[in-house]
Amino acid sequence: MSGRVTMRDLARAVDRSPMTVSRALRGDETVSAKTREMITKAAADLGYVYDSTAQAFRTQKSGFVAVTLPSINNANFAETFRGLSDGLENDTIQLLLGSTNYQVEKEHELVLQLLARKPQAIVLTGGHHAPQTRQLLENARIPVVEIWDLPEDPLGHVVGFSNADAMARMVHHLVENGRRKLAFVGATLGSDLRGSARRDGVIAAAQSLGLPDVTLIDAGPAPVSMHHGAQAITTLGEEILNYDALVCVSDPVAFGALSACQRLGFCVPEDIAITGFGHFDVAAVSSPRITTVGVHANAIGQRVAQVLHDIFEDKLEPQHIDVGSELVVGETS
Amino acid sequence: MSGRVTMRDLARAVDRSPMTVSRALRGDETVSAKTREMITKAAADLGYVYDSTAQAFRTQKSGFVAVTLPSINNANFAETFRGLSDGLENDTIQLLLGSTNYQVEKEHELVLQLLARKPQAIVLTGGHHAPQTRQLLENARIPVVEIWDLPEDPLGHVVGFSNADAMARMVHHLVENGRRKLAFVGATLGSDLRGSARRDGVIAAAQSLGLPDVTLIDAGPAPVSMHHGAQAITTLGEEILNYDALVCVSDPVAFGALSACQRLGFCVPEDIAITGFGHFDVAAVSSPRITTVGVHANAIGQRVAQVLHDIFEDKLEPQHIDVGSELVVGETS
DNA sequence: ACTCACCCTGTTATCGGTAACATGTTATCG
DNA sequence: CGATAACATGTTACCGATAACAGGGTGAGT
Repeated sequence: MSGRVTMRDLARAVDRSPMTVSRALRGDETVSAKTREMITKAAADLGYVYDSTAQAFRTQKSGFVAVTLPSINNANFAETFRGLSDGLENDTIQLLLGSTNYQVEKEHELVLQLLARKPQAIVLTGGHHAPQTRQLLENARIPVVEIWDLPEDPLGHVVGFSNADAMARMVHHLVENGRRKLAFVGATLGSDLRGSARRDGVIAAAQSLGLPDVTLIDAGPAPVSMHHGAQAITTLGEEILNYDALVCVSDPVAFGALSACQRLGFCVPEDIAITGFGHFDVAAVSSPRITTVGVHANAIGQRVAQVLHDIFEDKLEPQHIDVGSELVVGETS
Repeated sequence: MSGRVTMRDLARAVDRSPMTVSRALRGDETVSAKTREMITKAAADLGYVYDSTAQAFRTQKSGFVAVTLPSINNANFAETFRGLSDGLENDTIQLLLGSTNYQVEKEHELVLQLLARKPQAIVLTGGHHAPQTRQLLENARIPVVEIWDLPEDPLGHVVGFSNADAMARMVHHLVENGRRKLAFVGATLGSDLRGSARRDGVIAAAQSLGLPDVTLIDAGPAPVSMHHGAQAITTLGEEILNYDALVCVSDPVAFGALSACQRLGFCVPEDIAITGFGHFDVAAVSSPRITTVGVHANAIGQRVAQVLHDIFEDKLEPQHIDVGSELVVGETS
């Protein structure tokens, strides 16, 4: 015997056909108890290892679910992944993870690569995709779930929340606390589409409340880190005091901004308010605590797991789930 | 057009055989440039998606590399994953990721699950494994790479650094700056093995320098977060001033501790020094900046990618790579 | 013109399971 | 007792890509 042990070998050993072996190993009830026992024993004796690759090929069911994240180095996305992962634990599903680094072109390549593994569903973070990517996903004919956004023209299922609404609430909160001159600190225009939704939300809210135009502070290309936030504020220096609130695209940026303000000797929130987004640990632990938006990252993952579970049982109508978000008032506003 | 597009369809479209299409798509030089171009175009036009499952089946190579991380919600591990991912980009390798949540039992299950996919290699974060897990890995007869540690009895290749050495350097640094009464802030005993290596490193270094016994402050079960660090210090309150340095198991814990000290009105580093581990963003951005250990997380990933690359070309001897680490002095010591 | 080499492409068989359909054998019942 | 159902197993034909081997065509060298 040179090669590996296959079902054919087991079949020979117990004098049955490969088909019967296949059935036995998958727990098919129609195989007699005696035969099944013999086969189980033979498998152990011969050191047989089931070939799930062959199964995946033949049945055209990979047992994979593909997931794209803008970045895995982000506590919120990681948390969503974890929720999803935990939620699918007993579905014999393996998650295939890829990150797009916030680039649409990269997303296309990634989706192509992931689809090659014939996933049974694909979960995309974000609701903006290149036209060719949309085409690709439609051709693939597998369930698509878009998360962390509420896209206007969804490809399938959606589990997310409105970034714009969350920001509107934030602006209202700031106005209620006497702030009027807002600056938005975020990524360079066009480099972060979810960030854009937040920015547009701030601008729209400010307009509807009759505030002065919102100034945009460019902290660099996405993903914007703590460093970027700190850098942007440090560079502006005293100019920052032209505003009475810095609305940041995320908590890390807000923390960077807060830290920079402290180094510059400005008092937060007395001289200027600072707000973040995402309810990251750093926002709750920093001193002062940062006012932010809580986003239920883990819940998104869990809801997606539920949706997928339902899909695999019996196909259901496209779901459109809004998990919401909530203002978390800290000490910086 | 009923089913999905296969190589046969492309072959028909460009009037060539499936074999030629196969060669072209894999970049075989023997295919004429003109033919290759036609095929590429046809693939795009028809929306062809390569079937890696079929490839994996036919070639008996899964194209997978399995990776276990204690947690993906950790900037350093995420960074290692990214380095690995980037480094393997043009090897047509897909990474299979799983997280152990710092639990040995969970690691066993995870490894079992991952091995079922017949990965061509497996990368394990950490050098401590259950005996049965070791057995499993040996039986699998695939290359194993252990990372983020320098295990005494490695299963195969190693790409890591010495946690104990790094801590020894940290203790020396503290002593040089006049500190003697150290407390170590980390996870509950036994719940974090890499953390233990750090703790033991601190204790050993303190002993060899003739310092008083190091007090252990339990911040809770792994993974210990910023919250845990802050909580532990807040609980102790004034007692903290019995020590002149808090050596924390990680930067997030250190940041939590720093923040708690600030709230308690203690001055860092005047009243007490605080050090972290991992060179996370928060350590560099916080005010004051936290003294920490830089760990080359991304480099670990890249080196692993190189090792794997070499393994796939021509099997090589077990590699034992120490990527080192370095003291990063901030403003908290 | 003939041979040889090189370039490009085609043919065949197969990787290891399994869906769908077919068949033989043993209970069950009027 | 013959008919029919229930059960246990077998046959056939693939899933889609590719290794191995097999050409046909063109140009260079003699």
